Amino acid sequence: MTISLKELLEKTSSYHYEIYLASISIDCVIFSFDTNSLKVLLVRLKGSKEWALPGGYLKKEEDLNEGAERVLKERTSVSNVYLHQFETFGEKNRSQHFFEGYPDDLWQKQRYISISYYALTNYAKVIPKIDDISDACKWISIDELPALMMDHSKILEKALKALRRGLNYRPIGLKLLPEKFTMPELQKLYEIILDKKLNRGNFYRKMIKYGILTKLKETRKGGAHKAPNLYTFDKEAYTDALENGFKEAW
Amino acid sequence: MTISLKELLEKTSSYHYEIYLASISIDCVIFSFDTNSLKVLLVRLKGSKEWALPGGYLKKEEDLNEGAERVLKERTSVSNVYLHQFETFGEKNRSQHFFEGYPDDLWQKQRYISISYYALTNYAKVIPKIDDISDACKWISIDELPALMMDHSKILEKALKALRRGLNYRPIGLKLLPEKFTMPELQKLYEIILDKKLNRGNFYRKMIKYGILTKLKETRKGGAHKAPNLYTFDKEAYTDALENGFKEAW
DNA sequence: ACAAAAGTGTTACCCTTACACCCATGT
DNA sequence: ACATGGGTGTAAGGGTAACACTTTTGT
Repeated sequence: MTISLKELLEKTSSYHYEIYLASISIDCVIFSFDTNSLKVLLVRLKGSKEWALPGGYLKKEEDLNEGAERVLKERTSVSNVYLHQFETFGEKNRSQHFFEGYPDDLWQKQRYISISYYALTNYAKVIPKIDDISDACKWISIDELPALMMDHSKILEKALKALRRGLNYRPIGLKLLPEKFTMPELQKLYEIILDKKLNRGNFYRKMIKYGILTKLKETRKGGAHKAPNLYTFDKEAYTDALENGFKEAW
Repeated sequence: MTISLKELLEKTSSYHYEIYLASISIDCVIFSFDTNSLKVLLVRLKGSKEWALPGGYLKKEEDLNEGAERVLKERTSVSNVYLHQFETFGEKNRSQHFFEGYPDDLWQKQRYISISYYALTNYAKVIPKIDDISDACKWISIDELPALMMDHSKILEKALKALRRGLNYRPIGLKLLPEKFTMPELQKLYEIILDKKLNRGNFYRKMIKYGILTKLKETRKGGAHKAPNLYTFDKEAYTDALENGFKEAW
């Protein structure tokens, strides 16, 4: 017989008081890209129907960014992941419904603000990990999102907007695509993030002109049609280009 | 004889424990624009040589945005101000030097994260207010910045970058300029925020084409030369234009 | 044969940049 | 007269959008 969420929370409450800062939680919107769809890593807490963003608390002896990296690593087993803090959410009642019926001195029942990050990960390298308080943890496509607990839907929506706006300033292609990728894959990624179709020929020319791609002498075998060329990012040129953004309005 | 900062903090510590959330502070970078220079409202704590960003703590019974509005109002006496949360700072040692020599159970000596906002205010409408813990509170031009305490210089720098990046997405001109302003004033504001000279004729044409300005039948009297035309923003057109940004890269 | 991939051409249009010119007007 | 403001002209260059054509290649 497995231990319930409520029992588990009550058992660990005093430990939490000891090592974590009160009132501060960290939530991560972990993105990846796989076969033409943008995915988000979601968890489901034991006994709950709703899904949630993977999150955690900030330790008393840890920088904020370290905390975000740790939360991420606990869920994905990968480190050195691109993380960007995009917003902090702090409505006073943002979690009040979820912990109804729990004892008032429970650590998790306090009021929390959520410092939210998005992470850009490589789909193939991440192994979603279930922890003690959840019974599911998996990639879900952003057009098949389930109901999320608390204000997590709002947080996810803001993350998507921040991702879109960051397309010209952050290494989004570099971090979401595998080491080697094809031009149609890159275009698809842009189309999904921007939520619109792009003209193929113009996209091709623009990308080439940015000078951030290195064309490989290999092709992607195994498809049903002509094997597409593979590219990698020229990391130096990419980061240089991002310094000022790919396009500035002024 | 006036009460020292240390005495004041010690006296109010227990009160703070009661009504504020621990670990969370709110700092505001309050901008305004006056006669060709961008200014920031800074305060100096009693007995300190360094200046600081106006800040405060989040009340247990208050939304995060309400807290930011309250902090702002305490310093400027104005409400309905444009506030934008741009980043949360949380290095574990960010305040450790400042409170050396203070008792360990002092409220203010705890570890804090700083949820930071920038505010866009009208210079003429703001009356800087000194409170009990400070002995100065005034507008300082961004090219005459003094040394700031803790990581406040870094916060201010990030605020400036966020301001610059937001120029095409946020009502920056609308909020920083007086109700009526001239074309040269508007251009100067853009030049200061972007930190570069802009061509006058092209700037004029571009602004007119945006369709966000209403030309008034008045001029700014009293100058040494030809009286310039006055304009106001067409608020509806302005907010409509901001919906998608003045210029999108994709 | 078919379908996807790759690369290029074309055209019209718009925007940006940089200068330059004219006029108006307050001191 | 002079300095500032207001408004427009213009030519070069570059980016965008939409479409179309060609060639290559794997099944």
